Amino acid sequence: MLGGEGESSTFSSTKEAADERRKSPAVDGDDPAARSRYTEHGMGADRYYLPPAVSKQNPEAANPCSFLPYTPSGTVYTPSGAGRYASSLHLGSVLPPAGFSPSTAGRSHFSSAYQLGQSPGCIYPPYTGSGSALSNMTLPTGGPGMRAQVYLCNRPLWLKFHRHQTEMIITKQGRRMFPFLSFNIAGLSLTAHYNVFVEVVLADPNHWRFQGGKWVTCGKADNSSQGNKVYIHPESPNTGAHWMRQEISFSKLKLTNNKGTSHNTSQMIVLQSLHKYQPRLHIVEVTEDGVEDINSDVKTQSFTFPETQFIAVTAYQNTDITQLKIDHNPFAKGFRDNYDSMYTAPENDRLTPSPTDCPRAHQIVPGARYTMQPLFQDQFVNNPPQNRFYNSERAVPQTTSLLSPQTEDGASQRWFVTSMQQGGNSTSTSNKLDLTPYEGEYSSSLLPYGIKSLSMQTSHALSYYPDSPFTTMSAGWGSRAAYQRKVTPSLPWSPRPSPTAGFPEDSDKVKPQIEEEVNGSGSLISSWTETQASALGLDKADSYSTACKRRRLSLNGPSTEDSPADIKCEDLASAATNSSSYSKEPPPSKGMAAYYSFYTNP
DNA sequence: ACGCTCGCATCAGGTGGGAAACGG
DNA sequence: CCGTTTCCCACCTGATGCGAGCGT
Repeated sequence: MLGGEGESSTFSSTKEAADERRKSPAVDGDDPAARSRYTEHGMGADRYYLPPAVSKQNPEAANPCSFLPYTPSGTVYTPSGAGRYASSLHLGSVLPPAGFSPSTAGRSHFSSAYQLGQSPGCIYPPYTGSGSALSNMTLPTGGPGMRAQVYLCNRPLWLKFHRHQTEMIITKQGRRMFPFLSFNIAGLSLTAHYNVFVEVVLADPNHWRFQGGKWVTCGKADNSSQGNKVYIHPESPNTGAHWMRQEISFSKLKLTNNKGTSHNTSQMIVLQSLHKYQPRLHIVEVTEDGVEDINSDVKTQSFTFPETQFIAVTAYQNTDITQLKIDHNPFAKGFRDNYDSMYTAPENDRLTPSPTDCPRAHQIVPGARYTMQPLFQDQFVNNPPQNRFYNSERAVPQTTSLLSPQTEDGASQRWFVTSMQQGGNSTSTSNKLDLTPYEGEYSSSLLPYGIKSLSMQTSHALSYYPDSPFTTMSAGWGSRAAYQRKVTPSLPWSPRPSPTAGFPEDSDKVKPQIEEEVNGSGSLISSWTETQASALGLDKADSYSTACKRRRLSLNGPSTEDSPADIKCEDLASAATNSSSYSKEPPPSKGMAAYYSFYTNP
């Protein structure tokens, strides 16, 4: 519980936090589950308290133009003529059973609010597959409203899948996403109420097919898909304080291809097989009743994480994806070849901590007894089986790899992409995410999921896990002391893995940046950008890629040793500076930022 | 006696594999 | 015929109920 205690002691002293907790409806009594969650294990809400003074975003700082070497690969296709927000028509059917205002007015407000932020035409330009997202961005000017910032908590895992083109199984009865969407949110008004929901939209206009070991387009997408495309977080509506003090998990979200499904519509999103989709997070400010707050300057904020793109399938096509799922999804442990060796190891050698080590896991879902720990654990912990030999004709050549290793290297990468603010002047071009920066890597490095030969150590998950920001969430999993110490107490995000805090090797330059932000006079964002720009030179990227390729060539670990490869790729740099990549000592948390995709609303 | 904690057993539900069924 | 979808299977996780043990 080292980490947890450290965090608690570090971040529980703010008086405002305590006051805010008392004010928060969620804690005040209308959310008993939440209350119990906050107090469980002595981890108070203040863990996530965001001091108002510090949480305010400097509009200029948030200007995406001021940073960003990172241009995401995400694009969202909006078929002309197709109502992007047809989903909003289903809002009524997807409203959570409780909590959300049952009033018709509320719903209509919600719907209208949702649509309000949409331009009548395409908010996203048609999929191009290239181009500069940044250069095409129309940036909303800074306004008085709060600009939310969203972190994708389990980004490393998403990246692993994304590298091979994530696939999500859809079934008639609905299949959960894995990895599932999990976010940290900052920058909300502590007392304002918000609805948080995920929408899944077509990512491009194509129908896809897995052929020759890779995904290729095959005709046009069927734009006429119907059915619910929105999943409202069950805890909606709730206060900004509520949303910001914990991870927002969408683990219960299910994907189905059953358009006629009438039950559980609130948990199901209807998709079409062999189409590529892009999940989007929406945060809508509402009144306490769940009605859109028309007085709010920022009504709807949307966040798109390109790495969460996936192709809906009814059966896995890419065996690398299958293996990743098996390796990381606890429910699929039965398919792991060396489950015994993995899970019967001595406690000290376990790749994953015991549930009791993860107090924060209990915060994730309401209900004192509900623990998502194992699931989350696997979302963030790399605990791949070793020595798996996976031989299949479906095994994908490296061409299916989408990301170069360095793009996963937390030490050399920063993600920061502005989100589309629907209430702002963000228009069709504002969210044009593209993969230009990634493109080169996508097409040239083709990195390999199969490279695992160097990562056969049993504890190799530790080399991955300790870097996970989620370790803060699962505080107490040990090995976080170093990171804890690096956290600046007054930093708004300190309770969570701070992107900057996660780069010890950059600590010297990062530190002033943090201070700058805390003082409200600088831009964390730009700092990241600068850091990123310098963090990974091309030659480094090349060598990195080469190293991975070399390993890929090793027949020692057929595509089978995927996860280790991931670890390797993500932590290679770490290993370089930390001779023992799987040391149980707190490794440099350089990869911290790698575990969060940090989006902000301009 | 009462309340709490812990461990065990049970069961619902989630997982990918594989074969069969379906459909263009 | 071939690609896709559906269904069933074995295996696993996680939630829950129950009883034993312990402290007050």
